[in-house]
Amino acid sequence: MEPEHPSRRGRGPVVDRDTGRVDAIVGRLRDSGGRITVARRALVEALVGAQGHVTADDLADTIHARHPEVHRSTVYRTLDVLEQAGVVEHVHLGHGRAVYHLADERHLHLVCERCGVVVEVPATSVDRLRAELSTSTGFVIAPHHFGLPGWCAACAPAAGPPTIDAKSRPQ
Amino acid sequence: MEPEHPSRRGRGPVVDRDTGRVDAIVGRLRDSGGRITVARRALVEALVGAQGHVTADDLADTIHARHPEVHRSTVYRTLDVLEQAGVVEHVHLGHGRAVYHLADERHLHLVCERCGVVVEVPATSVDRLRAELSTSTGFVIAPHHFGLPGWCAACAPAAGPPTIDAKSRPQ
DNA sequence: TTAGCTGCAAAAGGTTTGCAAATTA
DNA sequence: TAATTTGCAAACCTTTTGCAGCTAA
Repeated sequence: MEPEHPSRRGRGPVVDRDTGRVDAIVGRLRDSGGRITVARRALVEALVGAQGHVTADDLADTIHARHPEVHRSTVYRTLDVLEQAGVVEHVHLGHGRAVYHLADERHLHLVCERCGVVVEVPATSVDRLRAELSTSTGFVIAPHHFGLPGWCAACAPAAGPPTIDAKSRPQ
Repeated sequence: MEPEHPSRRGRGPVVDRDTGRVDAIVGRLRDSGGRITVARRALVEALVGAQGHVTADDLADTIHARHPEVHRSTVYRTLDVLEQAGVVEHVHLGHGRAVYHLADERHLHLVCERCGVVVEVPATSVDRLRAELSTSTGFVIAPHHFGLPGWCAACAPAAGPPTIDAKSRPQ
């Protein structure tokens, strides 16, 4: 699994910290008037335990390992609730696939249209572009909500002119 | 800059020029080995006559006015052919809706997540960001393929923290 | 003639919804 | 108890696909 992060060295098992995060999120949910159910706690645990981008289906699969009765629709509804509460965000990586992550892990997603790899960059990368567009048009972009398509370092040389559609992917 | 900005489309008598554009595109289709059918010519006419962003369904509706037998699937298939030929491009404006436009009108689409308005800006707006990301990560973004979400000048003041989901849009 | 297109019907894929029953506070 | 959540099934929406018949070149 994940190598132990330096800043965490000697601070005990990961599970403890995760439990704290789960409790914090569950607490926010309760404070906002929501009820805490088995399905909701399981979803929060799955979210906290997830590495990087997970689809609603990924989360449902994780939950099903211990709670087979939890339905996909409940996952979607609870993700929606968590999003309203500001705990979770979703990102559309392209052509229908949406992924979810905790709101405190915001970043931009560069999605290769050729090989599908996702590269994360700091959300601050677009600060200047945002300022320019805001000045010129009044529009304030918030591109964390969708992946930015393009070509990764490996695919860019072979990609040719920028008109390639994701449909014509992996030869 | 171009002498004739796309935003002037539809102002004044443009039928003659449109016929020329239709013929040019049909010619490219023929030259690339494709056959010219009633459905294909009708689609090209609908595309050339369209104002701004049109969905496949919009195009099908336009075509149906004169050619009710043309099926949606044919529209999709022909759009695909035209895209392969470099004549057409599609853009995902968000949450499933894709819009099509002629490839010679490339621009970026800023999509307001609150009111849905689409603001067009020159594709060159992201040149600097592209260069920066290319240097730092090797990734070359091509964001014309997806809309850039955010808030328009009218909605930005009321939008609050950037966690609003397009689902909560008033439409 | 014959490869390429088309219409139709049906499927696909991800997400949403109506409802009665179960559960939380 | 009373209101919120849930599981299930079915609907939704846009897009894709299999196939047999049609048609442009």
